[in-house]
Amino acid sequence: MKLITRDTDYAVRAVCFIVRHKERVISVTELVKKLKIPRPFLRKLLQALSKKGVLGSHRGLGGGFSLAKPANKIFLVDLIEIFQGPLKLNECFFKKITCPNVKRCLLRKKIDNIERYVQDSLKSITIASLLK
Amino acid sequence: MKLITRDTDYAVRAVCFIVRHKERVISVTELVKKLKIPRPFLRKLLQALSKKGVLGSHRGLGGGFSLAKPANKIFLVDLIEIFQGPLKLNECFFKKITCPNVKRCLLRKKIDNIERYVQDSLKSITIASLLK
DNA sequence: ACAAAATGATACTAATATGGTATCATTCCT
DNA sequence: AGGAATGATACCATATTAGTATCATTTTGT
Repeated sequence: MKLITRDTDYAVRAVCFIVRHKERVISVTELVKKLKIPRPFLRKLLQALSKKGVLGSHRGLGGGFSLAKPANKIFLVDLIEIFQGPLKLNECFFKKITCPNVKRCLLRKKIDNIERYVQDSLKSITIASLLK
Repeated sequence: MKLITRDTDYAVRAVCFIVRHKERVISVTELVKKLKIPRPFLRKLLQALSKKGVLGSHRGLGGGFSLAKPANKIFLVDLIEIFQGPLKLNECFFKKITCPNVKRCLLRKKIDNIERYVQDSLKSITIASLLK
């Protein structure tokens, strides 16, 4: 049970690199060299980030990616949700049959509390805060 | 990213049922009827629980499973670890190459804090507390 | 003793999620 | 015009999760 998958981890690294050079446009080629991430995979990640408005993209010779918004406006939870879907620690496995057990719902409630905490924590982490 | 997988969820339900009838020995047949969990799958789960000392087993006609320890001594985290392995939210994806980035370690530190909280929370939840 | 009812052990299969590739189209700069 | 870049999309490989199947062993009732 991983909070952060490889996609997200790579994406964080890539975005951080781009933030540290935000005056330039960064090509996949450069990122591959610096981060040692498989090129086609990294491309997929960057495309997703650009589609979701985290990065801007520039085609053609000399093109690449650049920040689309300030680093303190990009939250870790954004990247997690792009690559891993909505943050849900919890999910009732008995949606179909009416869940007859009090205990189950107690479990749910407790997990929900944990989930809330994790969500709040992740929402407070910005890319900027990972760079200091 | 699920905190609790289906195995664990089923196992919690089964153990709860057994706790609520702890004066008797409960057979898989009865549990299947009550919980609507596929029989061979449930059997696998119960065997694991008995191997790990959460349940005791009784073979032969009239046999089944029973509690091996009091419900307030069985922790949710125990069941999670039986079915999902050690609770680790975090894992550095760059163990091989020396991780050169301060940011990565900052990320790690933050995730570690969240992990600690989740672990502590789960350690405090007993099966007994799910029954009240 | 023996048959039925239960678990023990273990190997296998199916479905889904994750991690990664490949390819062709499109755009932009020189 | 042509090369260097991203856009879009479909595909493949591996691992994890969920579930099945089967035979051996033990216990109990008759």
